[in-house]
Amino acid sequence: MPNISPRQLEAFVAVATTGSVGRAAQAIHLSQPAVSMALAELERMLGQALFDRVGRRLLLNEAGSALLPRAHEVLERLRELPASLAPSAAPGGQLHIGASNTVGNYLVGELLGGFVSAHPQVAVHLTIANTEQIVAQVNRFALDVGCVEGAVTHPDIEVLPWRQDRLVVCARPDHPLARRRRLAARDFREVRWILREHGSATRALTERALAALPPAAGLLELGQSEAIKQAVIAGLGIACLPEVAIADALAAGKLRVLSTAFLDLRRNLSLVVHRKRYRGPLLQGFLDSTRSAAPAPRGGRRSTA
Amino acid sequence: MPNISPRQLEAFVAVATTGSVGRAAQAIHLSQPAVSMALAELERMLGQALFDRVGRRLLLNEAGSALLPRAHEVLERLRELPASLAPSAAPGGQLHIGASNTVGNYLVGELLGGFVSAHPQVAVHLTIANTEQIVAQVNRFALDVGCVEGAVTHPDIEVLPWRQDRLVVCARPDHPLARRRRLAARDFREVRWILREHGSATRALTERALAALPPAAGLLELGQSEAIKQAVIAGLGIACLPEVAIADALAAGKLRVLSTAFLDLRRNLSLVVHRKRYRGPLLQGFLDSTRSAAPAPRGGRRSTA
DNA sequence: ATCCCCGTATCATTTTTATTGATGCCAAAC
DNA sequence: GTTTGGCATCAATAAAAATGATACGGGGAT
Repeated sequence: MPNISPRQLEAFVAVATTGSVGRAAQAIHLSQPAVSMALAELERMLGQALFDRVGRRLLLNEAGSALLPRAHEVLERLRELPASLAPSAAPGGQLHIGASNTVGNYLVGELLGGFVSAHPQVAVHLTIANTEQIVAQVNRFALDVGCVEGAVTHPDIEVLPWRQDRLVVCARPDHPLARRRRLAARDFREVRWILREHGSATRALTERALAALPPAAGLLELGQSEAIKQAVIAGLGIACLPEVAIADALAAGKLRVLSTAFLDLRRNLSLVVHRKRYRGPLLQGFLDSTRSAAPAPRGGRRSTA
Repeated sequence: MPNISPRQLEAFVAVATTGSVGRAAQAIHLSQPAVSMALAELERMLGQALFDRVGRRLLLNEAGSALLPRAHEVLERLRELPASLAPSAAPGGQLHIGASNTVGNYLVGELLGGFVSAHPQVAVHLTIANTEQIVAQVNRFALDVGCVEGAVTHPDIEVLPWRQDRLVVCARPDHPLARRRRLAARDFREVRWILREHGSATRALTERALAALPPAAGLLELGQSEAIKQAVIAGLGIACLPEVAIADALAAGKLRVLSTAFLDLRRNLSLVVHRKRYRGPLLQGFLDSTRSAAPAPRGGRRSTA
C-alpha cells in the first residue's frame, strides 16, 4: 500500500493554485517533469484524475476540489509542527493577503497595522487586484484571505463583514459646484466625470449613482484612484471616490466634497475566506485582529483590554 | 530547510506508543536502525529531544507529549485523504478499542454492535485489560478509545459517561440465603466470598460493600468473572458480580440474586479518550454510535430509530 | 565489584526512490 | 500548414533511506 507523500500534495496544491504545471514547478522550486510525475503518481494512487485535461490546460475537477482543502490543511499542519514545540515563540510563517484597490492603497494601515505589529516575524504578502480577481485567487487557495468591496456570492467563500466605506463626490475648490451649499440632481448637467476602469467595484457603484443624474458631458477613465484624484485637482473634472482616498487632499484644501446627500454611496468592505480553508494560528490570528481592530475609529489609540 | 517527513512522524508515534524503538520498528515493519535514525533526524531538525533517555528506556518528555497529538493527527489526516474522495464509500480503516474485563466480555455486543454493523469495512481491534492499563494505553495513543468502569482522573483524558452498571450478590438457588425474602447485613456472617483479583474495579467495589458486612468466613480469589460464576454455581460460595455477567445463569435458574437492597452497588461505565486526540470520522463515528445506542435498556430489543 | 544481557546508537553497503535534462507528443494560435 | 507553448515520457544520475553488522552503555545477576 503506497503512501501519499507531502511532495505529491505540494505539487498538487501548487498546480491547483497556479493552474499550470510549469508555474507550479517554479513556485515550489522543482523541475517541470518532477511536478508532472508527482501529480501523475498521486492520481494513480488515488485511482482517479484530479484535473480535467482540456487541451493544454488543467482544470480542477470535482475530486480535485474535494481534495484541495484537505491537502492544503495537511501541509500546513505539517509545517506548523516545529513551531508548536517552541513554547512562546511567535508563529513566524507566511500570510498571503489580497485586497481590492481601495482597501489595499488607503486602508492598508487599518487592515494590517495591528497584526503586523503583534506578529513581527510573519511575512505578509499583499496582493492588490480587483474584487473578482481576489475572490478567484482565494477560491483556488492562492490567497489566504481577501479584503474586498463588492458583494461576493460564491458557495465556497465565506464573507466576514469588516467595516463600512463611503464614496463622496469631489471637485476642485474653485469648481462652480463646489461653491454652492445645496445641490440637486439637475445641477450635474454638463459636468465631466472621471471614473475608474471597468471591473472596479468603485466604478460599479459610481455608475449606479450616475444613473440618477443627468447624462455626463464627458468621461475620463483612469486605472487608479490616485490618478483620478490628481486629475480632479488639476481641474479635469469631478469624480466619485472613496472618502479615505482623498482625506489628505481635503485637509490640504486641494479638494472639496460636494453635498450630494441625495445619493447613497455607502458600501460594505468584507473579508473573504475559503470556507474549507484550514484556519491555522496565523490566519485565525489575522481574522481575529481585524475583528477587534475594526471598531476602533483610529489607529493611534490602544484599547486597554 | 529540511522538511519533516511522514516516515519520521510515523517512527516517532510508534516509539511513543510502544515505548521502545525495537517494538516500534516491528510495529511499522521497519528495521530497528531505521527507526532509530528517523527519530534522531526528527529530533535534530526540531532542535530538541522528544524523549528523555534514562538508562535504556525512552520516556516521552514535555516536547514529545506536545508533539504526539499533532503528529498523530497529521498522519491520520494523511491516511484519510484517499478515502475522502470516494463519495459514499465506507471509511474502512482501523479502530483500536480497549475495554475493561467486564465490558469486554459481557457488553461487547452493546458496545460494538451498532458500530460494526454500520461500518462493516472497519477493522476493529478490541484489547481487554484492567482500567489502569487501558487508560495508560489511551494516554500514549496505543488505543483510540477505552471503555472502563473505574473513575478516571487524568488531565489529558476525557471521560464520557456511557451507561450504568450494577453489581449483584448471587448464590446457588439452594443456598440458605437464597431462600429468604429479606436479608440484613448480619445474615452474611459465616459465608464464603469469591472475589476477583486485586486491581479489578469489580473487586474494589465489592470490597467497599463487604466493609458494611460481617467479616467473611472464607475468601476465594479468581481472575475472571466467568470462573467466579462457575464457582458459585458449583456451590463454592457467594459472589458479587456484574448483573450482565450472570444474566444467562439467572435465566437458566442456576443462580439467584440475593435481595441486598441495603447495598449500593451501582457504578458508571465510561468511555475514555485522549483529550487532544484527533477525532477522525472513524473515532467520531464510534463515539456517536455509543451515545445513541447507550440509552437502550437491554441488548435483546432493538430500537426503531 | 564484575560479568552478562538487553536494547539503543552508529557505520558502511546496498537498494530504492526521486530529480534532472532531453525528447516526444498534442492542442491551440497564426 | 506551420509554429508555438505546454504536458507527458524516458534514461541517467544524484540523493536518500533501509539493511545487516557492530559498537556502546546501563541494569540486573552472581
